[in-house]
Amino acid sequence: MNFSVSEENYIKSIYHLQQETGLVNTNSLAAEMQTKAASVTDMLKKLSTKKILQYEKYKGFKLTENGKKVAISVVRKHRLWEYFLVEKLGFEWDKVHDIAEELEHISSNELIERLQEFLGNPSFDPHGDPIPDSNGKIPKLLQLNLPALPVNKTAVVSSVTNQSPQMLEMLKHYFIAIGTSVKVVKRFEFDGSLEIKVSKQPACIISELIAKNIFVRYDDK
Amino acid sequence: MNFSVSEENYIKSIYHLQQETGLVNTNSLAAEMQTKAASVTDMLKKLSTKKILQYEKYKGFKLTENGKKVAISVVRKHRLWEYFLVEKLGFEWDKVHDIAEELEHISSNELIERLQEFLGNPSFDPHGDPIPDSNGKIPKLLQLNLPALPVNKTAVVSSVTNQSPQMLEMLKHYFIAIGTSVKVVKRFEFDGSLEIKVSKQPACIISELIAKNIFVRYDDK
DNA sequence: ATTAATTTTTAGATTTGTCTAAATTTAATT
DNA sequence: AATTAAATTTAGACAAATCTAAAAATTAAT
Repeated sequence: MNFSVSEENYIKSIYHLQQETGLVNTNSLAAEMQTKAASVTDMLKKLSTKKILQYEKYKGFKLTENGKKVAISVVRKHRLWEYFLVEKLGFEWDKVHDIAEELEHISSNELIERLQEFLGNPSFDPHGDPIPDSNGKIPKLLQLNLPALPVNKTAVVSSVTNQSPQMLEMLKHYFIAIGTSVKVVKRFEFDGSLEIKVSKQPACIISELIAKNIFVRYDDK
Repeated sequence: MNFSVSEENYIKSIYHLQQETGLVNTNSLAAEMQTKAASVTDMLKKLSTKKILQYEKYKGFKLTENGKKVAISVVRKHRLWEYFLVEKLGFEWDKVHDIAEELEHISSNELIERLQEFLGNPSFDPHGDPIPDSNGKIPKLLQLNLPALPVNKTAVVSSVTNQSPQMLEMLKHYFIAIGTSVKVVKRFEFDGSLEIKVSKQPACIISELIAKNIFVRYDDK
């Protein structure tokens, strides 16, 4: 079955929301999609007759198994395109979202299979999010909070919780960005601060507060 | 100014038609776009108020200078994506058109500039058609119609005018593709057919109709 | 130069996705 | 339990892009 750009966007947003809340309600979907509750209700009816949604009036809704498949395929396309934009075209990882929002609706399956192959079958996108495979299987994200990383094990920064300008300014100062390699050299009991080594930089010390906001991907082996 | 997918498709089709005929008329555009004349008229009015078209009721129409710029930018995107699909993703050159029809409407300018750079600033797409640069300048195509190629001079197939499935089927049968080397062995006065030699194939005879649809790049020296 | 044929445009309807404003249902509070 | 508040749905309207059928303009042909 084929879906319009608008339908795909609704399906994707419902998927993200239900990851956190189980059942999704009209207003939160309207907020997520920057539209009005009435528009959401209209679309819910449509997706419901298309067997994408389990939907009971006034009671909330969630995707059917089939709806989930559609959502995952859109997420897969989004993340593969983000990977392409960063790794092949040299975009900054924080500039690619809007372009990927458009590219994710290109319909050809063969295109996306070949793109995946061309990119070397990556498992994670530049934001550290897992890329579903062509069967919809989603790689397990082995994310650790930086303070939990064993000493002297190299890991890759995968996400940053607090993205305030103040935080980003500090990260820039330490040369920490998504995708950079880090290892913990020493943990100070006194205040929980960490001496870390960022690739191509001299060792430095960061506060526990900063460390707690940094998540890393760590390939245990 | 921003244009919808539908508007961009009309603009592009008008551009291609006016290359051949100067002024374009409603029915031929309707045929080209596989739609109805009434729908064309509706869109003509819209493009006219947007200053894309010089349009006089019942008298035909053509793009304004501004309209041409929009058309060329869409053509540029289409051809760069085709190049990407063939050279980077390994698609056959005769399978990429429909996918490029979708990709050409992705709006980001930075995307297309980076894509061009990534592809090595190509001048011709896999069908041998010229790729406009970011200023809209179109590389001169030094091509000859196959019947005009001097006998026994080797040339490279650069484009094929008629790209119907029937035509492509025949070309495949003769092992003729964009980029293959050919030379004319003999020209038959009787019906204009040509005996040709395709690289790594035994000589064969093709009809004038086929030959007229094949263009070659011929390095005279 | 009329008439016939063709081309083009208009008028009105349809589909998709959206909206506002009002009505309805559910939840919260006194 | 009754009332108020919040969330959700309905009713009706609108814009974009398309269509069919009919009218108007142009071109061709007798």
